[in-house]
Amino acid sequence: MSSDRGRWSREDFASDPVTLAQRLIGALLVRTLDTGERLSGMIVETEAYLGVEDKAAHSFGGRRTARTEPMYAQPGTVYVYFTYGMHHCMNVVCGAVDEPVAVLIRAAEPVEGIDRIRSNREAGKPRKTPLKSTDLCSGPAKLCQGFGVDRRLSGTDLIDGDALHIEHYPNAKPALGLVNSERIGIGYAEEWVMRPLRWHLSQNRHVSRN
DNA sequence: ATGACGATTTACT
DNA sequence: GTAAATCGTCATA
Repeated sequence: MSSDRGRWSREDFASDPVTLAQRLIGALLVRTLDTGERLSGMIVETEAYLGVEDKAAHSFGGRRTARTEPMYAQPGTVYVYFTYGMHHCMNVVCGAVDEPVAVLIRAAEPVEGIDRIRSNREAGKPRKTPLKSTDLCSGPAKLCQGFGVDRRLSGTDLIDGDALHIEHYPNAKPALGLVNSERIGIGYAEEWVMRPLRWHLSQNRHVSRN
């Protein structure tokens, strides 16, 4: 179809989180605001969360609560959580129904609606110097703030939903390659701390760190 | 009802 | 590099 601009379908999300985390790099994350305004960014950094066995995952041990419920839904579901009393982070649920695995979207390079993304990021914080363009979405909570994503979007669907979806992004720069490393901010996860489940686009300045 | 703790970011020394 | 911000979530009781 021509009208869906290469929008990802259900089966595109049905893979395991390790595969999806790598596949999402270079894809376009699209946020459609209630006003119809379109914001987008090329995903440059992701992390895989492997579910009940993964001590870093919110679904570790099969934990199933109102918060984590979207992780048990069908692939292509959005899971947004609130943390540190002030930040939101966004995940793409994958795998099969009742298998609570997901990919955390950690950073993106803004493509469309950059002015809006910037104003979302600078809202309520009068600053002396404008935010650097590479700081707009260079972290999971920065990305959510810039794209206007919060818990209200948790449980929504990337295939049928209006607010968020993923598109193939033909304009993605020639891939310089993926760097695979340890996940960030999960020091409590014991033997899972060292597992290389983070991927980011090599030589890209919009990643949260190198 | 209560206490401990974040899949982070930012400002400051 | 260090530390504060800030409150929903979850386990314990």
